[in-house]
Amino acid sequence: MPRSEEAEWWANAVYAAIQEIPHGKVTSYGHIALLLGEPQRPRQVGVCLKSLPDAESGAHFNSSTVPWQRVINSKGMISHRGPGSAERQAEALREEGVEVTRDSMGEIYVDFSQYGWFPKLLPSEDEENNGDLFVQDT
DNA sequence: AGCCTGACCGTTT
DNA sequence: AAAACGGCCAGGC
Repeated sequence: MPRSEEAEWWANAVYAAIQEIPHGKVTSYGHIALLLGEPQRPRQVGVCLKSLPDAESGAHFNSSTVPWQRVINSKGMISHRGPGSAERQAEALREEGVEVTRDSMGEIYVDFSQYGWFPKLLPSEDEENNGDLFVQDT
């Protein structure tokens, strides 16, 4: 029993939410937290992904049943955790038709206005965001 | 037991 | 524009 019951519930909720991201789209850690009604916990979304079981583990939620590659940070960037990790994620996204780009610093980005999936975001009046918003759920 | 880190993020200097 | 700051909490040591 490695985990508390509460943590177990949260992890399963996170994995199930990530499965809702459509093929060929991406969203942010923060938005997954928001969808689960816990807007203060984007960090724990990352924690769950870190411990996502391998495909061979036989667990119900694993790296082949949960599209982990579709979750990136709120700046549209693939977060780097270990050597080569961001590159592997970029490759997985390319395989499903998502275009990724590199900036001058070598960071890998996805264009949210093209590939973003943010069903709960409402239209903003903010001048900065004026125009580039993401439509509500299907 | 405590201390530190971190697949994060909005707000406030 | 950029950095600091809280909030969050599982896991490693």
